[in-house]
Amino acid sequence: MAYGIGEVAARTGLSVHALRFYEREGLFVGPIVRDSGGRRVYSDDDIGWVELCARLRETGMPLEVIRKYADLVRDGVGNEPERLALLREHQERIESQMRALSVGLSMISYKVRVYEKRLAEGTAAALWSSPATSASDD
Amino acid sequence: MAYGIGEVAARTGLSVHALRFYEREGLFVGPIVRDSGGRRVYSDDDIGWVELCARLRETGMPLEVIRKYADLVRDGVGNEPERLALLREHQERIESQMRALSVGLSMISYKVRVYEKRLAEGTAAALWSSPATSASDD
DNA sequence: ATAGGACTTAGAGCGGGCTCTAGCTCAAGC
DNA sequence: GCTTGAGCTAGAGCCCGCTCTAAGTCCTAT
Repeated sequence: MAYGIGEVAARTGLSVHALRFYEREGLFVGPIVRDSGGRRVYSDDDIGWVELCARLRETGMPLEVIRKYADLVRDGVGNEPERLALLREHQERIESQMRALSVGLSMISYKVRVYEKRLAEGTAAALWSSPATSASDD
Repeated sequence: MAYGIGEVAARTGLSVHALRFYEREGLFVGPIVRDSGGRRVYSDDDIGWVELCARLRETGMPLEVIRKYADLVRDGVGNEPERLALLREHQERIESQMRALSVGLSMISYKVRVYEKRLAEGTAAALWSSPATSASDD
């Protein structure tokens, strides 16, 4: 199947601007086919690649690294070990991101519980004078 | 205890530049105390707050939102529901970030397995001619 | 007393990742 | 045949979050 840039944007969640930008930046493996009028025509494979790029970006891979990966794929068979290394590195970065997120999440969840408790008590305790507000009362 | 800006930077992982920047940006609840020479002197409470800010940033909270939260804390008692709402919103954003990361991670882990397999076979299969390289061979 | 190092300010600069603009071409529908 | 809408290019612009610079002050150690 063949798709126009607008369609691809709609399907992948990237903007048409971003798609053209990615292309200029060399993130695609092969050149995108053009129709008689010079418009980009994307194949299913292209969409697959765009979706991969989107996932890589979402997980924090810099454009430069995506480009490097695209370069490797473009160069063809023989550099699989390099591609694998690159992917594994990114795997690790994602894992450490997830650890950071879960540390942050528990900190915030703790605070949420504190506020919930304070509010539950506060509605009743407002009858008495509020206790000294500590500086760590955030 | 009292700490200089360099010490705080070392402890929190933020740069001294970032600490001054955060202060200018109004991310702190109260003014940072200065010594006779005009230098910043941080308390343990300040460090706690800086660490909170660092966790919020790490989990993707924009400076503007941290500022809003600081504003609420500064305004004191009475706006707990707003603070709670803000925290809960961020909680949800973190959770959806984590979902995105885990989607990306499984995609990448799948690719890693594919490459591992290909390499394991390839070392042996190199004896035969390599099969047609598909366009989705990335 | 002098050198070194940590600190101060205001403001400029930068890198990443888009995002938008201007001016144009093209294809399809009324 | 003319409007509308989608697409094209090259390049400028923007937002965020720092990061760095310049020029100066202050404390400490030798």
